[in-house]
Amino acid sequence: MSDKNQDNTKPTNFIRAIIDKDLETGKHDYIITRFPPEPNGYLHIGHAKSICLNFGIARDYNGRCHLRFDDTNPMKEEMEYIESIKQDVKWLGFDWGEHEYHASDYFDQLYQYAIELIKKSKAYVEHSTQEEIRQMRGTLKEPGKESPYRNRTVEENLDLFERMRDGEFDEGECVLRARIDMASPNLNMRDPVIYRILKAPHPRTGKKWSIYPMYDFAHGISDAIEGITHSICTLEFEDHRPLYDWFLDQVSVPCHPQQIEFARLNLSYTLMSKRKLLQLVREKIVDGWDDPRMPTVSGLRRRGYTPESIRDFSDRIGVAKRDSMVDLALLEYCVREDLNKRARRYMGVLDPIKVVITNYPEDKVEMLKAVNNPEDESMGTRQVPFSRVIYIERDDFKEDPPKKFFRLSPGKEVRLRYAYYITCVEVIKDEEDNIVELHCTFDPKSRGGFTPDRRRVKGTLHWVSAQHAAEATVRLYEPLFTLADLNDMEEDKDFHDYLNPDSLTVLENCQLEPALADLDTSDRVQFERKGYFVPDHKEYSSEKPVFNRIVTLRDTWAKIEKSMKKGE
RNA sequence: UGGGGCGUCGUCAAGUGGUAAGACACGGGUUUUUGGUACCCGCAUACGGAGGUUCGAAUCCUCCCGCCCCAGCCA
Repeated sequence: MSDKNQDNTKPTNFIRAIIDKDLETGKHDYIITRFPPEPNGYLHIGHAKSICLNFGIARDYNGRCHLRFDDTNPMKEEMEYIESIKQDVKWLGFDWGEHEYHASDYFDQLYQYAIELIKKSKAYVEHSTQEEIRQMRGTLKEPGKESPYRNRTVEENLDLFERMRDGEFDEGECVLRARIDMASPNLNMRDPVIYRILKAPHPRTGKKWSIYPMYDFAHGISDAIEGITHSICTLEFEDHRPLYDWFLDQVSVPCHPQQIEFARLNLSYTLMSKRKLLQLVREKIVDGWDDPRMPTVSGLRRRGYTPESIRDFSDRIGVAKRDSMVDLALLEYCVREDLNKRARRYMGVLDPIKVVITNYPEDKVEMLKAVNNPEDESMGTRQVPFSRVIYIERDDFKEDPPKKFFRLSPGKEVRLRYAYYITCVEVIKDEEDNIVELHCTFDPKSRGGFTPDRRRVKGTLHWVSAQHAAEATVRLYEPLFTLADLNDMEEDKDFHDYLNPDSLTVLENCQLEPALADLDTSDRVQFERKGYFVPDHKEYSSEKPVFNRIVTLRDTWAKIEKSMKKGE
């Protein structure tokens, strides 16, 4: 391996390249990043990408990453969200240590910086209405017009701003604006509002303030106060960078962080806007923020995804500036890879059909040895009960087997995993021609799953002893939407038109290996041949086990079936 | 003919003038008591297009085309 590309494990991207250079040139010798959520919703996998990016950089460069709540809008923000965000970041495996901050911690300083701007004639109190301000802003093509209030004296502005703070004006009556350039081709520079009057109490500062800073003013200054070296945000803030820099140049802050923008995550079949996610919750299309179909961190957690797999996913998708749409299959690949190594194997029949082994003694019960994880011998073995009546999966039997079907069918022999070879001798049906039971015979010499004559048996089925089975509920999940690219909906349609009616399937009569009724809710397991499952942490109990399917196993047979159907 | 970005395989993504990494997906095969896993093979004469500079261009220049973002007292 003389290849320069041999190590793909370390993420490399344009942001790390910038940091490498800043370290080389001595611009910085310690790297500080930050993850700055607004506490107005739950974190989703797009945020996870940003968290992994910012905390990952801090970890790899021996720097640190701050958790800072961007809580400058008390109308939309709530304490509930702050707690969920902290829990999610921790669960993802990151630690901000002592460095938890809130933009609201800086309200006093921000206010002083605003005064500094006013004193430099770089800000003024605007008394025009919201509508008038919009009119004066101009359009994309036409320059804006200067406000009649733009040239108020410093003293007047100072007085007015103080009175804004003291609550003398009503909401909407006036705002503080930066005095930049109404003719700028960048609309963000046309005297942006930096303080507005909001009489709402703030979750953290209570009734202390009746004016609140806007994002553009608060964010950069907060970065500077904390000594952030690289302020990483998403692409839509690219146009704001000149403003970010302008504020930091005008005001006496301790340093001037560099804003760097990257493309946010888009995932196929997945909605990634906080607003629409909120809608799904409010309209009860899903069962809360942590519904296992949600792309929220709490949803993924309840679904059974591991933090390791999400971090791996983040590393694999990379970081760049072009708009992109990542294939859901990659996320699924990441969990499968993680769980394959770690999940214990069990047998669980999701859609049972009864099988009577006619030549097996009525009352006999045997304990058979099963391997817990073929990928990891140290995980040991277990004993599984076997008896005369068992369940197998309904679609593991076909009366008229298609080509290449090597599961059970009349007259055919298959292996029951870790148990015996059985041959189907009779199909029992009800009046409506539904198969209700199969009668099979077993070969006593095949105990454990192989015979002295070493004859080959192609199919191996999972099974559960009927008298020992634990009855359980299993929920199967599919994507919430039927459209891969939800940014590309037809005109006059919205996401409601693309809801997948099969996103949730609840199976009530599943028959599971008894050990499955006695798991810890953090145990993720594999049901052999079916997929990876996790006990639902809200509903699972030994009396009534409830499982969520995390992801299926790769299913080559399903692909063959599909292509055979196409070929017909 | 407002400004800011971006265009490399189906999807991500390296590449920074020296002759197109890697991953997922997909197709084929080997092993297999999970049609799982693992392993092997294949998969861009080609980098949005057209010109140009150069011995040599995905990388530099020119023009063109396409996509995304911005007119909140949201972040």
